[in-house]
Amino acid sequence: MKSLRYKLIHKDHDARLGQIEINGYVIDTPCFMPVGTQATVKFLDYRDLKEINASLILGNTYHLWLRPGEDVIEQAGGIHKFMNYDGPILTDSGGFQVFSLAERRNISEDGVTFKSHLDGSTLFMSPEDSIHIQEKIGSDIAMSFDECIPYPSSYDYCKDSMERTLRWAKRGLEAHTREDQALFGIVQGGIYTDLREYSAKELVKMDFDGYSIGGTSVGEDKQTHYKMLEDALRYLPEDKPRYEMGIGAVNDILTAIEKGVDMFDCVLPTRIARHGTLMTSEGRIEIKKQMYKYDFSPLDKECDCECCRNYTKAYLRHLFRANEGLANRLLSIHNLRFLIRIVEGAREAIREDRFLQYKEDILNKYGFDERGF
RNA sequence: GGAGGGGUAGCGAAGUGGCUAAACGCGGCUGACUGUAAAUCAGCUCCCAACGGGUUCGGCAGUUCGAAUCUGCCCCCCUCCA
Repeated sequence: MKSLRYKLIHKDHDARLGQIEINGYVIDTPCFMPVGTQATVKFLDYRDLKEINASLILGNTYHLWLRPGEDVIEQAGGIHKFMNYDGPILTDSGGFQVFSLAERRNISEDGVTFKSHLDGSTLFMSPEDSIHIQEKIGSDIAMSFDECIPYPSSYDYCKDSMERTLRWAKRGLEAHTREDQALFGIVQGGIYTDLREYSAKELVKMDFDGYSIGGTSVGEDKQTHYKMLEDALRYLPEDKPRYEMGIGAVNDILTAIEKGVDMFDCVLPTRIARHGTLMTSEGRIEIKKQMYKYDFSPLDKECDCECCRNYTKAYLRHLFRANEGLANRLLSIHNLRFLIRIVEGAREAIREDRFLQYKEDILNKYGFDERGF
């Protein structure tokens, strides 16, 4: 529990420039974390991740538990060796699958029964199980097992669920033994201010290594989303990292940074890349469109990624339409690099006390719609 | 010259008297995507002034209340035998 050190370097209003040190890794924050659910950021390997200047990446407890199984990863010498990634790794607890696989699970006080999406078998995960699996996986930062609450949910449901998540957090904390692995608690409470407050305060009392804000961006409007974020952030300590889970739209990221969030992850950049949608400095591009058939310019003139340095839109369009795997790789590289570059710029701006201007400039210039991509 | 098989929407391919403007796949066009059951998913794809109408299943002519489906002739393609 003392493996993680957070250093707050500078504040520009509420935006924070900081550094996380863990197991010899140094992570500049704010940071964007690519998602690699199954011990791989889909289509990228360690060289690609280095090239885009990724630092933390995610793995997923539920998925790795089902396949290949945590024992395999443990015997491989941990997830870093298993996937050959020499950078910090964070694991999500399986709490998101309580939400995303809702139709195939059952929640009880003790934990969650899942009907495996792979073979239909019945599997049970308690908060202690989640922690033990994450310890075997060997991530640098683990998450408490929680329930990501759907939207909309009633006050009573949010309250019961949030309180159960708090009990699970405590159980997980007590079960956690690895000193070289940090453990974060996750604030829940739905859209309700008093529930978010209670959740945050109770977690802080338990003294986690960092705090996550969960259950946002699950269908609520932006205004509600940002309110939920503030309602949690208000009670979190300055000397610990804050992580808003599952956020990847540009406006969401910049807004969260403005409010004092340090870490983000999201499948959005990689997923939409695989589906042919790219975030660029000139707005959203759907690479499959006919208008790019003879467009021999790079995807984004301002981008320094491997894709933009070496290939044209016409070629990328061709690869995409021909269903060639290289399209998935190159486009994923671009979208990830795009977001990481924005966050790098944010760090610089905070250091120079001009973050608000930076945010405004980015949002004006890129011309994304209200979705933020 | 003889014997078989076949011609269905951009392509491939079902259908062999009404429930068929015609399954399904591909291709094409739209749209969605935020702690990854997602290289996925949804909608559209004969024509039109379209909650209705107009033309279709190689061509023409028939049978029938009704034909892509049955009959005749013609055109084209494939296989085998001479």
